[in-house]
Amino acid sequence: MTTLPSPDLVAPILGWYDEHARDLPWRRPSASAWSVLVSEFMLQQTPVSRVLPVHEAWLARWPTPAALAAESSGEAVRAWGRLGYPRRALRLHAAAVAIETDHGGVVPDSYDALRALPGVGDYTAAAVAAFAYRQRRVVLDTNVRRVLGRAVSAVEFPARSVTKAERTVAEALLPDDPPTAATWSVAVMELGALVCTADRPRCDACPVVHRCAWHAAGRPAYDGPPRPVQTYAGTDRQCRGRLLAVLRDAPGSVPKPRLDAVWDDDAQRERCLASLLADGLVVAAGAGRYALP
DNA sequence: GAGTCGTGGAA
DNA sequence: TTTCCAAGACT
Repeated sequence: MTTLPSPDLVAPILGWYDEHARDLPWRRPSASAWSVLVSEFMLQQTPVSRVLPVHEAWLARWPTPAALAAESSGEAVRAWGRLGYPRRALRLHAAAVAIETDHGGVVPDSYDALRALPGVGDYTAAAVAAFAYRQRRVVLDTNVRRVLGRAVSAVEFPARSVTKAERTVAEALLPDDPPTAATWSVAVMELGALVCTADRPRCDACPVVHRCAWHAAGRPAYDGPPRPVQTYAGTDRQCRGRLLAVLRDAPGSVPKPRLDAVWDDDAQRERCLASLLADGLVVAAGAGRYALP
């Protein structure tokens, strides 16, 4: 059963956004669709503050998809720096190639064409259609899901994956006018990022606190299935990160002993190197040397 | 559908 | 210091 959302949420949040929105490069009227697409890739699981400098350097070096497509994927991985999840760099490069090959170098404006690009899932396709092309799309990221979950359904945190009920609520709230819908989508996200945060939400600064079901219910604590805790120290992810950092920071190829030096567990290190090779993040350069692709 | 995939700042 | 997690995508 879906709780009917209150349309009275829309106007106050639009008003709040008009006053409190951050001035981010990819939000400026002069920002290209490519700038928006790059930002969405980088922002997947990565905070805005860390994305800003890398996004600026990326757009300065590769102002168009064609510019990036002309480079090796290894240069994309190198420029990605320490943003994390470097497969995103590989996918962004592949997306640039696809845009150049299949779309005449123009970032496509249709959800379906965007969704078909490497590394572009439902969220990113909807976000680019809305934010770069001002279309009316349901944009469901973790911020929007948290805001709507609280305001409409009185739950502190959303479920692990998007439910049909969430889509129904989001669609019902989405304004009919496409440009207004696009602004609404970014406004809800911004509210989630700045006010309706995961921990210590600033309800006193919320424009819809008096219409929030969660607040009205006394801000009940999360009561769902336990959310998996992500460990890092000693994991393959940390090992892969160490190995890739060596290659990122080297101008060319690197002899294997340089990789061996950064991780003690032989079996784990070999497994991680193999997985990096399988992912295409690392290539064998011959004579026992390795390099970025 | 649950697991996996990086990183570093904040509490 | 340790813990938590930030505009997801893919398998």
